[in-house]
Amino acid sequence: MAETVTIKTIASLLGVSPSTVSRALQGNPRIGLRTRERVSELARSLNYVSNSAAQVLKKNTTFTVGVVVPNLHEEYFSLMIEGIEDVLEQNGLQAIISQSRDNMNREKKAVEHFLRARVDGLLVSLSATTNEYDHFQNVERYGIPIVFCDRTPKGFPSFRVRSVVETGLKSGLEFLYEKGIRKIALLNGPPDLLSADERLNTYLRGMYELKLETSPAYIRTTNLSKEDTMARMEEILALENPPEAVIAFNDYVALDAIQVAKNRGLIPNKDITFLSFANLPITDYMENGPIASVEQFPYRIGFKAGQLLEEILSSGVPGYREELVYSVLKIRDKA
Amino acid sequence: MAETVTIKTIASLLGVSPSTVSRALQGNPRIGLRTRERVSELARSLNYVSNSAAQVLKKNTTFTVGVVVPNLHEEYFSLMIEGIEDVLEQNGLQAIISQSRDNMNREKKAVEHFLRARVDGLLVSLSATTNEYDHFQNVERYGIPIVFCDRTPKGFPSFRVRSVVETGLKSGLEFLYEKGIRKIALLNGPPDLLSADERLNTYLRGMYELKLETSPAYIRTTNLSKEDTMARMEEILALENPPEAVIAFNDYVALDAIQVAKNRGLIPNKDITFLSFANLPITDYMENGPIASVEQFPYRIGFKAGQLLEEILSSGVPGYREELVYSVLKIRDKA
DNA sequence: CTGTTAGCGCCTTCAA
DNA sequence: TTGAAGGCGCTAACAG
Repeated sequence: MAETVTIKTIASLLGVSPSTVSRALQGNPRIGLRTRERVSELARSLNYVSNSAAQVLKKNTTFTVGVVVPNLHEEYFSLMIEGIEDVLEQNGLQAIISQSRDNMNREKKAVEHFLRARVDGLLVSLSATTNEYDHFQNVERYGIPIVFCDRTPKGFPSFRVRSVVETGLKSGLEFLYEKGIRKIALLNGPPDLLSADERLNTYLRGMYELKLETSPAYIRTTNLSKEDTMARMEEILALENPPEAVIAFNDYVALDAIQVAKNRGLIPNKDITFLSFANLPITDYMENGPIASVEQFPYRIGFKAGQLLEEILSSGVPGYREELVYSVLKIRDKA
Repeated sequence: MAETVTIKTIASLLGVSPSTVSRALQGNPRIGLRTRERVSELARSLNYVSNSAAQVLKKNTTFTVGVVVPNLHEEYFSLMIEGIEDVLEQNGLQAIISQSRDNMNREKKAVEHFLRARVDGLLVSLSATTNEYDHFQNVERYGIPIVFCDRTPKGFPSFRVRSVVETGLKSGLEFLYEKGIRKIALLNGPPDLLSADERLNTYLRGMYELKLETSPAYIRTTNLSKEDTMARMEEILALENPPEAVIAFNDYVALDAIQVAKNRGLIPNKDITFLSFANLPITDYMENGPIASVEQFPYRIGFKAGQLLEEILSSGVPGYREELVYSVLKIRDKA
């Protein structure tokens, strides 16, 4: 490697002081135009790149935001990330991303890394196995604000941007009802997730309002792994009184559940109807995707979360705030 | 925010010197056991987290590796990232991820950010629009090694881990041939990508060896956007002498192309056969996915790239090295 | 318009 | 076994 070039290098080469170089590089008008030009010229020709560690140490800010998501392969989260990136970029902030792979320990490691790196803020979508929040408390103690996106913590006061499932899911239940469907099961996500709670509560309330019966046997939870989802779906289909429709926690769960139905010789959305959450682009490619999905607008969630963080960083927000993104039912045209 | 706690805070609280605290925190055995315990206890109770900027400045190493991929929504790249993370983790390195969204300028920004942050190394999968490499040269000048993964640069000497397309694609051509298919088109990716070159060359050579004719009209390139892919596919189908099979650049291109065929009333893999690259898990959910895919083992590519980087960092590798991951044809059982 | 100085938080020789 | 001192690269008063 070429020996590292610092402002000192440039300074001595030009016979000026390091501070002059520093100022020139920042375009400080107090420095003579001629000097500024000479400095930036030399800097470029030496391929000088400032060492952010030094700047961070000095200025106590990184213009960097850490993003922790459960995984990167779900389109839901990559859309969320794009929303985040787009706002942050507008505000001169860099997003750096880490995935917890739905594992609390990885999440902790990622968060700690970002804390050590003293990011200006954190955007977090919780892992499915997270049941402690100490690692986040710690971050806030250091004055680093956190905004939770979509996968928000239970009973831990915080900034958050959530999807409201009620709107879309109610429409979904009504939609099924109008199709003459009465027996509706819920293949839910892990109880640790707030979003699973919401689905469950809305489902129960909705069923009640439609005067439909349900039973514990109709309510199952998967840990979101393909195997577990398939096992739970097998159980549902094995019931002596199987449901006519299944509401799946999200599109991935739906796809796995649908596969189970198909393996059993059932025709999806005919013998058994599927409704799901997320409405991801990939489902467009599915021949037998869910008949309808509750669109949650992940891009918008990310965008709003980024905006909120930006506001916190620039103007400060007194107390915690929650923002909501309302879901909407999307019926596939093939229905 | 609570005022920042540093080793000084701890030191004065304990009536020892900062250097003692520093050493104690590192578990330096030269410090008395009792002191070490008191220090780490207080550190924990104060939620002390070291400021990596200071450490970086001092030690000139970050134990962090930057990863830049074209996008996060393709399963291909998220699998690659998992491979990368798994090796790095084993070696005490943190991966931080950035996506270029197939845009060279974003790629440059990400790379520059990582350079400023003085990551220990960089793992890069090029954006589809990258046609200059200055930003990478610059990184290397700073002694930061780069390993390119899969999407590797053309005519820019570098460390790289590549997928070898020949093996799988040849089998693919033979597979089609044995099915009696003679007219085979190639719906390729952007010419800037080395992998597009390889597909083209192998296709041409394979067709020649099988004594099959092809023509410029059978060879199209898409910029990988859905719109462009569909337009190119329309052109292919509009030919007076349309092909019996289409080899698509990757699974996503295949899915878009298949949609065009279906829109035209063609039955995929019957009226027109599709073969593709990647063999992504999501294609399992497709009713009408490609009949066969060239599996490229992205996880393995990421893993090997991580290993190579680790080797460069720890022992140093003289000159550049290229490692290959051989592709294999996977035929779907429904075929 | 530019230089001097001090210090951000941490580590590490050197000294005790 | 511990402390004092200097410095990593950069910035920002404070002087001129």
